[in-house]
Formats: sequence, structure tokens, C-alpha cells
Amino acid sequence: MSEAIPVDIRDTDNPDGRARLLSAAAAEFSRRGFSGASIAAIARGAGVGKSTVFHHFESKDALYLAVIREAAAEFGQTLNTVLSITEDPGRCIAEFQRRHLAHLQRNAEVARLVLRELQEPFDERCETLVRDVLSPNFRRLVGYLKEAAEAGLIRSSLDPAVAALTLLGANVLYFQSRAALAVLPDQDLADDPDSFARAVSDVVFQGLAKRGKQ
Amino acid sequence: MSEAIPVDIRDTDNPDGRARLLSAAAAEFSRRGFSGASIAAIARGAGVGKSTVFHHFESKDALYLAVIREAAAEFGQTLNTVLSITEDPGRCIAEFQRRHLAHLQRNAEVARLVLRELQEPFDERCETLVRDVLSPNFRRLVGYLKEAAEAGLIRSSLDPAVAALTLLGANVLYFQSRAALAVLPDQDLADDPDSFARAVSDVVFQGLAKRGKQ
DNA sequence: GTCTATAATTCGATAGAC
DNA sequence: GTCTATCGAATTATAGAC
Repeated sequence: MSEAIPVDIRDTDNPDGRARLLSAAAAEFSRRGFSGASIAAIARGAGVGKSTVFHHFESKDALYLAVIREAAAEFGQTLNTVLSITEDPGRCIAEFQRRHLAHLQRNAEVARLVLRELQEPFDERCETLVRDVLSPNFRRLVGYLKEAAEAGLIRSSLDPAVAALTLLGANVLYFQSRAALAVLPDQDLADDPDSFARAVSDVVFQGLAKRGKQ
Repeated sequence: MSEAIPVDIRDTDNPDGRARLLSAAAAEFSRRGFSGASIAAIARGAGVGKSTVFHHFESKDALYLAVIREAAAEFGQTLNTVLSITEDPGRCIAEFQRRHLAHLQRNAEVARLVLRELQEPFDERCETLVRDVLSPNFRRLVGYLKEAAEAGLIRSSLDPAVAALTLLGANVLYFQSRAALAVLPDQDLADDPDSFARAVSDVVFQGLAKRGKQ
């Protein structure tokens, strides 16, 4: 086996080796977790050789972070659009909530990956993940709420970080437990993510308290 | 190492074999998941023989459900206390939120178990879990919110199930990601669960919108 | 403790684009 | 010719078996 078999499956078939690798890595990491995932399987999934992985990414760690970073960056674009609607904070928050839940579902594999990571003990990888990748988007949302409060558009007595976590938590719980929600009777919540997101933003924006009371 | 060590660690030392088994099972199931957990390890952890497990519980499935059922029943007691304060719904919701988060943390192993289960595909075990164990407590919270709305104590235009999920979601996210939250700067949220729970209930009760607007 | 299997990472060469 | 994507083979690191 010396020559006569040219390995031309390279630049012709593959739209982009790097993109295929990111997608294959998302699937593999999501299925098996970080340590359970093997570079060989990722390479196989992307239809490239093992060493190609290391041409595109410095290490397994770097590949892992790149997978998440890509999804986070994409959502960052959405944030730019959504959080620029300064006139009506209610509409803005509703739109954020709807887009965020849609993003979780469209990138379900990466989302599961991130959530799993956040649960686990706390290592350096996780710290990098939070500090470099997740934190910027979170801070953007908190920053928007803070500015809206300072501008007098929303109530200023509430902690913007807590409000942000409340919005995110509802989406994450919905995303993680959607199948289970379908079992709860009386509700068709699980059927329509958009209307769930809308309903959550209504709750958080309007509040349970009746106006004029207390 | 054959005799001379009577295995009397059974009914004498042990306050209750069943209780010790539940606790050992919680630890083992939480660490390894349902299928990964071995009955032998649970028995060892409880300091009893393997057959003792099957004396107290019909099957691995039954033991698993019993672990979760116990924690849920305990929280059901709390709900009875908390959701009977009919005068001030704001206080009532704040107290619910605080107790629920405390319950998650006190029963961290079981909580992780449940959350892991809710994520996974959906099998019969999970359906039983939701229908028989979790749903009653959830419905109690939703029922309280619905009654409060009908009694004119809180706003009636919002979906009570969504409000309940919003409260729970914030707590679950906090519980799952507490270590990660500590990395976010500007905030001491991760330090004090009670004040986080309080802040969430403030957000959900009062709402972000300014009163008198719109 | 050594041995072995598996998985991460590195190396050197090749093929095509510009 | 240089540059980059790719590959197969070689080289470590690690974890588990014996």
C-alpha cells in the first residue's frame, strides 16, 4: 500500500473541514461529555483524518471551547439586534426571551454541553468557559437591564442580574424538561416554545402583584 | 479475615436500615445515574447485605422512586406550611422561593438525580416520576397561584403554571450553576441563597415594569 | 509494580490553490 | 514556489489489568 490511491476527498467534497469538525465535535462532546469524547470519533464524524483536527485546533480543549464559542458568538449577534430596541423594554425583553429559547433549541447539543459543564465540580476548563465565553453575553443582558433602569424605563429597585437569571432559568428549565412538561395535565406549555417565552416575559415584566395595591 | 467480626452493625448501630438505605441509594444514584448504580454498592454504603435491599424495596426501580418520593414528600410538608399564608401573597411567594432553594441544597443529591432524569430521553420511569412524585407538589404551587388570582390577591392575567416554572427555573439554575456564578464579577449572588431567593421573588412579584406606566 | 490498551498529540510528506 | 489542508505513521501519556 504505497501509492495509486490518491486521497482526494479533501478540498472537493468538504465544504469546510473546520466547520464539519465543529459540528461533529458538538455531537460527540454532547453525547459523551468532554473526557468521554474521542478525537478519533470526532475526526471520523467529520470525515477527516485525526491529525487534521490538530491542524485546525491546538488541542482537544481548544476544540471544545471553539464549539461553544461559536454558538455563543452567534447568539451575541442576536443580542446586538434585540437589545437595541430601547423604546419599549417590555417588547425588548419578550423578544430576548423568545430568541434565547429558540437559540437553545436550535443549538440543543451545545446547550446540553454547556449545562452539563456548569453542573460539574469546577475546573479550569469550566472557568474559562464562563469567563471568556458565557459571561460576555450575560453581562450584555444585565447591562441592558441596568441601563434601562437608570434611564427610568423599568423599575430600578430590582437587581438586574437576578432578573436576568430569572429569565434565563425559566428558559433553561423549559429546555431541559420539555418532555416532562408534556406530562403535566391542564397545560399545553410544551407545545409552543414561543408562547412559553412570551408568557415568561409577561410574568417577569408585569409581575404578579396587582397594581395599586400595597 | 473470616470471623471475629460479627456483622451486628445491623439493627444495633443503625437507627433504621430503611433510612440508611435511602440515604446510601441517594448518594449512589446521584453519582452514577440509575443504570450505573449498583445495588451491591448501595448495600455496602448502607452497611447491610444485598438481600436486605430487596426486603425493604421491591426492585431497583422502587428503591429509586422511594428515594425521590421521600424528598418530595418532605417538601410537600413545607408547602403545606408556606402556602397557607393567605393574607400576603408577596410574603408567601418569597417564603416559598426561599424554602424551595434551601430544600434543593439540603437534598442536593436527590435534586441532581431528578434533574438528570428530566433531561434524559423519556422513559416510563421518568413518566412515573413526574406523574406520581413531582406533579403533586407542582400542582399545589400552581393551584395556590390560581386561587390567589381568583381571589383578587394577585394579577389574574398571567398564566400561573408559567409563573411557577419561572420561580422554579431561577432556583434550579442557581442550584446547578452556583460555582459558575461565583466567577461572574460585580456580584455576590453566589454567596447567599436566601437573598437570591428573596430577590427572585421580588422580581417575579413586583415585575420589571414601572407602575403607572403604559 | 509492570504491561497493555487506548487516546492525545506530534511529525513528515503530499496534493492542490494562488 | 509558497501556503495551507490533509493524511498516515510515529510518539507520548494515561488508565486499567494482572
